[in-house]
Amino acid sequence: MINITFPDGNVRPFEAGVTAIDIAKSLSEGLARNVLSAGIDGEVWDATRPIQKDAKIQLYTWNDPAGKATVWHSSAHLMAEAIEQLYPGVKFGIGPDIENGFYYDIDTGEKTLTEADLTDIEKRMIEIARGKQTFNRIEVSKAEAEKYFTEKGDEYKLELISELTDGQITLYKSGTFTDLCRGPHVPDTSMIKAVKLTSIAGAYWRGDEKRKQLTRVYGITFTKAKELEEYLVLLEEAKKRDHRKLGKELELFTFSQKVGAGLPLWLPKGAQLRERLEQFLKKVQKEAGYLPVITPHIGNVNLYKTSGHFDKYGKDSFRPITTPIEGEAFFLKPMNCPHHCEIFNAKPHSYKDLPIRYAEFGTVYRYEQSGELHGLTRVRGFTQDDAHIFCTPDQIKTEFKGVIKIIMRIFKALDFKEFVTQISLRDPNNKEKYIGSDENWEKAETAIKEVAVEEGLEAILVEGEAAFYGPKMDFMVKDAIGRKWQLGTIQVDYNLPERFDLSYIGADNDRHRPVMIHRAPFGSMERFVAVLVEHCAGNFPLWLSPEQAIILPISEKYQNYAEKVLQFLNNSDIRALIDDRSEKAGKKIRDAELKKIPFMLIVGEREEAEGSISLRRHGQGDVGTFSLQQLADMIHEEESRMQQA
RNA sequence: GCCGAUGUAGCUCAGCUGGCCAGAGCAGCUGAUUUGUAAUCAGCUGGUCGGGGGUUCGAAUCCCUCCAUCGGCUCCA
Repeated sequence: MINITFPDGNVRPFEAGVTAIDIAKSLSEGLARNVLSAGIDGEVWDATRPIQKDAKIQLYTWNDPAGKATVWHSSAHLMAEAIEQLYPGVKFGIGPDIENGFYYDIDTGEKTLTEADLTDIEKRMIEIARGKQTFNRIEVSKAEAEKYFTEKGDEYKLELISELTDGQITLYKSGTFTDLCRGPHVPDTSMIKAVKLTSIAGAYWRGDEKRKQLTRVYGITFTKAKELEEYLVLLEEAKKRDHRKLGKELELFTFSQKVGAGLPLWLPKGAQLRERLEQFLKKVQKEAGYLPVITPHIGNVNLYKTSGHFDKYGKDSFRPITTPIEGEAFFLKPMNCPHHCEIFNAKPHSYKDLPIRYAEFGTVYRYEQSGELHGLTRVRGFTQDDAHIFCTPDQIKTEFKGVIKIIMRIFKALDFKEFVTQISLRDPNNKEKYIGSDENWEKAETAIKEVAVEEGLEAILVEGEAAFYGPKMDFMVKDAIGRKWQLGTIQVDYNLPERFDLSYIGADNDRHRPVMIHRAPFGSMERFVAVLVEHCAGNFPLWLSPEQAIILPISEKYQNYAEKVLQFLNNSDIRALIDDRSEKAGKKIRDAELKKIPFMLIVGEREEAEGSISLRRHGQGDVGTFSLQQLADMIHEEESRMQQA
């Protein structure tokens, strides 16, 4: 007999060789039907794998991430089996589960898979799944594994095997398909009820662009048909929120082939929105002691040689601009910090001056590979809400707190309710790849960790994720439909002060090296606006909305009154317009709803008589009649509520 | 940059097994209508069918090439 410990601490004896399914059955038949895999002493096992010794058990169902992963991993096998049956002779790379489903990298040889083939594969997968195939775990020696895949002629699997340790190799056989695999898998394929192959793409073998490109097929599966439907609804919702689509519909920005790929053109409404964001941050930064600076869009190549960026990125940048006579080379600036370092260097500094905070909405240009461009989130010219804080090592902590305060204020003003903080630290086993003294790193990392605790941030610590020049703190927001976006960042930099030989005179009358902190609460205006659009689905907070109110006269007869209302609103600093087309109210309302204008003010005979408006709020419908003053107060109250600290 | 797909009016799309003058809806313009909480009616305007080259008597349609966009890969100071 062996002792099995349950998550609640209960211990019960079972026969040696018992499986997780057996154990689940002893609890309830229903549970047993839903068990997908099991955690055995912290390792994920097949629910059908015999347990030979005392162990802690955890049963995974669809509600556990590990359970889903088991289903998706099994689905990758299922898909491979289907593909192998349909297109014999294909070879397989790797086929893991991912955050939302799974993929398999396949060398399809002569055959080119296209989207049209996906339906056939899906059908075959469902057929196989219904066959209730089991996944049989086979422990093999390295030689046996090599023999199998040599005979099969799958060089990819052989390459994977060559890196494995003999004695730890397992194969899984399900139906006609045998795969090199660590497992675990679901008890049988009938648990996979719904299949959707989502896309097909090229992917380099082992992520190496010098190696062969395989065909990657992405898919997702579910244990209930209804879950697939829900998933498809979510995909639809994401499509509706796509900032590229909404950006066009709401006339925020556009691109022109003539201007160039990845170079966004901000349309009047988008520019207004962006300006409002900038003004908001400028105001907040002014209060926080930032000093605005302005630097040019190009810089001499020597600037980037000093900063080190030339060596690292020079080859992958836009080609330099040269002067006609002297032949001097200038680069479009890919970042603002080198310029800011030179501003710091423009005069000597005392420790009493620090911290110094230079802020600039600086437009930078980076050559992104053509396949990388994506709406406003990945562009070749963008504006960072950049600032560089020059301070002493002892001031890092306070400065971080100051920046966090700004970031929190922004999140609040834009209704980002959920976010996580990530602190990226250096790899403790590889300290030599980082610049800066051990003592300084220790100091900065400790300071950042303490700040997170003191500010009550839920921070994830990730070792080895720091840049070579310093540790950093990043903020990841969750948008309205649960997607994660990386936004604000705060980074400590020991490198640039060194390279630019920055210094200040300390109380001891000696020269000291300041620390530099890069920070951008929005990141870039382009990316931030994109995320904001997707988060609020184009329904911007009132204070940002390019058009806050639209006046809808019932007929031409009320045009004069509509203009009086407009004047009142303009005088009250409210952005409004009149829809004076000779359309029916229903049509005007429909169009205003589609344009996502927050307040619709309907004016007709009654309103004119009593000097009021009939208010309809976007997405809510009729909310009643208000006086003009009441309306203005309502709008102002809502605007300022979100922007407050 | 790589793999695959796509590119027709301002927008969304049809036509694309080569052959009447390239179509529709919305938007725009003109006129009628004077309207009460998500689409009033009629008429009109608008397109080098992404650019270039080729095959053909004839190309939006077939081929080549370049560009852009989309889904991924690689990259991201």
